[in-house]
Amino acid sequence: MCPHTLVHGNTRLPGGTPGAYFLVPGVRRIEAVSSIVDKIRSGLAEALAEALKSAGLKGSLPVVETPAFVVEVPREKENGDFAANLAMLLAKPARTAPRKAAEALVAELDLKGLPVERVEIAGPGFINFYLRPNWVLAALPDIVKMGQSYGRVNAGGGKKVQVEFVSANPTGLLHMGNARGAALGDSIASLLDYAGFDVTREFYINDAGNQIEHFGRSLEARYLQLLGRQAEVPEEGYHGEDIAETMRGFLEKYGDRYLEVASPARREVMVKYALAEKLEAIKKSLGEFGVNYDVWFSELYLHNAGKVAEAIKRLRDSGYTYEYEDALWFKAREFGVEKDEVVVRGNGIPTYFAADIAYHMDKFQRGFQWVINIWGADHHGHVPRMKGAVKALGYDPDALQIIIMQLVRLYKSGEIVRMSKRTGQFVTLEELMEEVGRDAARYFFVMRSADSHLDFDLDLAKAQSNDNPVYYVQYANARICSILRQLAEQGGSLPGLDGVDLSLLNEEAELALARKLADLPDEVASCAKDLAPHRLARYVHEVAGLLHSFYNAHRVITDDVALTGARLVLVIATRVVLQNCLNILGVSAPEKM
RNA sequence: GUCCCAGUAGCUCAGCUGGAUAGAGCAACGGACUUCUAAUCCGUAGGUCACAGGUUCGAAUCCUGUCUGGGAUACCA
Repeated sequence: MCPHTLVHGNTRLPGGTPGAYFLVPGVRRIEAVSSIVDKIRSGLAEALAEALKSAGLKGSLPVVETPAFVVEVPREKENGDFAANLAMLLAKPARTAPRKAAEALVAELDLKGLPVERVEIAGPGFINFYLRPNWVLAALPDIVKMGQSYGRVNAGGGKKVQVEFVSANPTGLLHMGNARGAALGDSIASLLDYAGFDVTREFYINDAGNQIEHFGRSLEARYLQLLGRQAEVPEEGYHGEDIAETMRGFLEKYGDRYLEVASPARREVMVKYALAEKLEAIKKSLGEFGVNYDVWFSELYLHNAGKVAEAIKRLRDSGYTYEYEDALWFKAREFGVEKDEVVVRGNGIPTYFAADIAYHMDKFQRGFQWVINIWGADHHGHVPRMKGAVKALGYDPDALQIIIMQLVRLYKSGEIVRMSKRTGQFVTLEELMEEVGRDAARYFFVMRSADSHLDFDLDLAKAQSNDNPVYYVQYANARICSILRQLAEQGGSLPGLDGVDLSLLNEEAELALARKLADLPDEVASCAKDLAPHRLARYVHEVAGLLHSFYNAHRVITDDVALTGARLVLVIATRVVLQNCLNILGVSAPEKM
């Protein structure tokens, strides 16, 4: 915490104003944001739609249905604060040149109540709106008052959404791919939380099946080896040193008492012991990475509780299975998948796929309206059949959204490091945090979109740690805290919000910063809609940049009390935005650097 | 073979599902600390958006091919 915090009035979220909407898969249209930016945008859109109607009545334009136009913020400032493409979309239905349509619209525009200074028609037919320069300052008091809740929007309407991520095999340590999934999943969950969803973070524990069988045999072999017996870790087993380490611990605790116990029984004990230890380590690592789950869901439970049998029965009863060569097949081809898929093997044991179907059935049974999975690219072939299975069970396949995250390729000393659990060669999450730090690692992973391949150069990440963009953002926050420390040292105090004259902020750097701060709610809603935390990382980087520019050009604490007060409100609002964004991205916001 | 992802500045990547003159960060070059933190700022330079067609007022973005890189194509998980 910085020495001062402005607390003022209620921190109430504004009510729903009609504005931006977005669709959530499998869910109805949901009302979204209500920010100053959004109010103006929707005000302009409404005025334009009205103008089109008036023009139709007066005959200056043919009567046509209002096309789905947008009011957007132009990339170039010269093109105004907002711009509409309505006239260009009218070209075809109204059989009019876009610029002529624009003229007819502008003639009918009624902009009362909006801070519009002038309207221009430009380019191929854009209608550009130029606002009074300081219109955006009205956002600042709200930001300061709302504090931690600024940026929260009610786009989700409390819908229950589950984000399942990492779900690594609990047979080893977490590697770089898991780390990326952890950073991504956690940020997406936070983003959805800010966007007004009821979010559950979940980790699926693969504590059953073939892998566990291999795991058990590997543990057993290590145990025997440690006791000087002849034994070999099976080829498809786990060869990592960590497995041997685990069994050394086991040996210390239980000695050689399992030497004479029959194989399947002692393997069960060993698996139970090792899984508990591994899972604890995974929890600990993720916790240190800033990732905390609401639910740790066991695959074994699905088998024991009869969920797998239930899912298979439901598929069978609805005619989506058939038997062939002793195995039970799911008719995946009916759902556009290339080939059918085995759910129960010839030996009677259900496949991993069967358990996964049961797992997703259970998710929907628990009432989630939106189910998000984050999978590595190596699982992408699994997507269509999983969606098919969901549909076969009678659920909406669009309510299941699977984010395919491209794999991480690790470079060390200019060479690719191959990652494999079985050979035990990989860089762990722990090592990563040790080498580059938690904040840098999380920011690095979340900076890039999920579907872009990620080359992670360890040496570079270490060597460049001071140039890492995360420090750039954190530094902006630290600078603001420093200003507030200075203020306190000089015996200054923060002004009450009511007494501040924000209109004193008319420098370009001040207005540009304020403008950017006003975007956060829109930004959150948009990033949440697209499940794209990397855009928020970009946004916060821009906020930091604008703060740095402002900081270098102007002083906050000056002899001019009124100006100082106004600028304090500006930087405190900036700090709110920086901290809220960093919070969503799982990065800390230190006061001093 | 089929399917998925990617191809944008020297490098790493954005580009918000079709908008106006394609943007950042590193790296390069030239400037700015007697003042709230220089982990910063200001400026310069850098492009055939892989390639060829198509769709339309308008394409890096959409559709069809081709090329390159990665991944997936198990009664593994």
